[in-house]
Amino acid sequence: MAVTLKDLSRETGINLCSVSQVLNNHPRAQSLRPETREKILAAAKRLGYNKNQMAASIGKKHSYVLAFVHSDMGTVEYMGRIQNGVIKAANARGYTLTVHHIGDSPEKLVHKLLGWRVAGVIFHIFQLEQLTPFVRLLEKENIPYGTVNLSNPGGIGVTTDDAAGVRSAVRHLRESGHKKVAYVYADSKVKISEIEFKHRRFQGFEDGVREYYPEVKKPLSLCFDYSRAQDLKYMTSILRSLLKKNADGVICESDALAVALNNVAIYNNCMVPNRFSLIGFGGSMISETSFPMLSTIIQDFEKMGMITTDSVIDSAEGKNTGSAAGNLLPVSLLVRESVAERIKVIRKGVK
Amino acid sequence: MAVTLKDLSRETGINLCSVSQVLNNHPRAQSLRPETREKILAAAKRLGYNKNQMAASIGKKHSYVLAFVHSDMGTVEYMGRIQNGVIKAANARGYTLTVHHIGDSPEKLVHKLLGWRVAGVIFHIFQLEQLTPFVRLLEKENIPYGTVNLSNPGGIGVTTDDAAGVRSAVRHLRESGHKKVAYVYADSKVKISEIEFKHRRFQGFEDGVREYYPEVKKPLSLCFDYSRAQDLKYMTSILRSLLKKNADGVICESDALAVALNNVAIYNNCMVPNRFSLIGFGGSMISETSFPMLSTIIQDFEKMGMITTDSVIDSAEGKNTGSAAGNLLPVSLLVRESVAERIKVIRKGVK
DNA sequence: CTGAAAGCGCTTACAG
DNA sequence: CTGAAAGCGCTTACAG
Repeated sequence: MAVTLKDLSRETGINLCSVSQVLNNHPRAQSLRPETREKILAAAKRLGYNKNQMAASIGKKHSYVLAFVHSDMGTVEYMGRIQNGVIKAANARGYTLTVHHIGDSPEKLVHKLLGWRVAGVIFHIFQLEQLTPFVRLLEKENIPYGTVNLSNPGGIGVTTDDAAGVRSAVRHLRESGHKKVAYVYADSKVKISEIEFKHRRFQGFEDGVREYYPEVKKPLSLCFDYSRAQDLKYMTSILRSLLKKNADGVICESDALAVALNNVAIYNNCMVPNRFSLIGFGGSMISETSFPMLSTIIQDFEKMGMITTDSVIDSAEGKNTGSAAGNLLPVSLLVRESVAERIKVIRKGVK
Repeated sequence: MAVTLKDLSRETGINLCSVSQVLNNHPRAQSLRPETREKILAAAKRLGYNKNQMAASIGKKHSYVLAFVHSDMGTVEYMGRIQNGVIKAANARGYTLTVHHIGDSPEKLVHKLLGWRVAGVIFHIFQLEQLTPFVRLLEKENIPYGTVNLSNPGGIGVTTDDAAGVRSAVRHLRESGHKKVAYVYADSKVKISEIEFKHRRFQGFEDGVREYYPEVKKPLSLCFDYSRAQDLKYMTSILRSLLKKNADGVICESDALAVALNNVAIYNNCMVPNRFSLIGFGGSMISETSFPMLSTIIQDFEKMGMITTDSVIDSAEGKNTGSAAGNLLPVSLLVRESVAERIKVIRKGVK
């Protein structure tokens, strides 16, 4: 059906391997006469030649296919942004991306990946232990892999510096005159230390309070059950306890929590940021559509995907710079209407 | 590196082609002695054999790879759900999915797809014209393709029955005692007829009003510039004009519009659904996180992806049932707090 | 500087 | 019922 190297060879009367070399821009093609090269290129164009990538991969013993392994998408939107980055980096370097759900059977999946002789794999998972079924076989076959949005000590794994993000939020609250800050996080039935980002963010809060509110002995944090976020009574009790403790600046572990809190505040006629300012985490769409617009800490998910992918490719191609091992991307605080300026603080010093 | 058929053949002392047939469950493998078969299977397991899919595709002249072509993800979350469906259907039938951005250069992309000898391609695009750079080459090579969330007259293309969804929303508003319904849509600088779903939804509204509000001469609809959704003054003027016209039931073209409208209503101290009920479209996450919870029309995006993919595979494998040509999946109205029960309507008749 | 050959890992028609 | 051979479309080491 499709036109092959053999067709081009027959059509031009030039040896098949010369044709291959010209089409691949192989250095040795330079030694051919220019008109020979042009003849080949012209024929390829005319007949609409498309190199068969599978055959090429087999001949080359290198597959130019990458695998992106993740769980179901469509609920947490940032997964899409991560995938954008992965696709872009893969394309930029001539790779094709295959996608796979980790769900059903990791054992079967790893076989499928090996079957495609993938050059590398990028994992978007939540806990490092999910890698277990993969590592042995991947390492045995010398296939590099990396995690995105999750650090991977000793290996490739890039995520954002969430702790620094929360610290900067605490700092902003202090500098805009907030008297008492609180941190709200969700209990998702796993210990906070088990999910990396939960851990990091919480840590960032405690460190931030220590640094910017040195007079505070015990940082105020509050945990609630996110599965009851639609339970008005329950949520109202959460709100009450924040107000009772006079928190006037609240940082939430995620935008979703912040929005839930904002909603119950609206219902109780306590518009943010009148009684308290509110800051979420993630820069998600819901932070834009909430009212008032939610301040949030922005993560560059696309870049995360790109850097991980680039590192995996580097490793696959033997250019092991190792630079991305333990990469932490910066985040930035986006202040919007949900944060009030409580007291003008004039900072001293020049500049 | 990886173990090959040749290795297995050497290890077991059995002819390479018999090994291949046993491993593929080829009918002819049945004629081999059971112990021979077991010997092969055991060796494959012991050595950790993984068939090289590329080599297999080349031998078979059929590639078991599908392509999913879409634009950037991460803003409209339902794209992720569509992709879930596509992956699932592909996996279920033994295919591997590659993903591609349509963005940069359709011409280059189609060459890449042909290079991989994809068995079929699934497009998630917004307008049928975006297919133009692809159809000729795809059809020439006899590669089937389909569109998801967009109908494709004469070909494979599945979407939801949005018109029926809006009609049912109008009906619900009537039956719950709303006196005057309005439809709100966004001007995105393209004519409404150019984006299929915009067209269908609008049509559904007009048909619904004709059917359930036969006394209404001219259905009330209102168009606003979504790029100004954060402009409070502008949005307030939209709200005012709805109120002035006494609309007590508002259906929006999308959840995003509905949320924007809801926000400006909150700001103006006009809590939905007191003055007017509100219904969005899409069943998106923001419909859950808005306050009050937004009623919406739910689309099954995952199923959309699955059906399209299944049809494309059918076509690729020659089982051309053609059943999915012009497929319209049902949608369902999800009534939540944003819709009030204005008057109890007792329906007559039995059952 | 160029051509004929062997090889990649599989599948499948073709003999015995 | 089984084995030796040719073929898929490429790449690359090896002779002239």
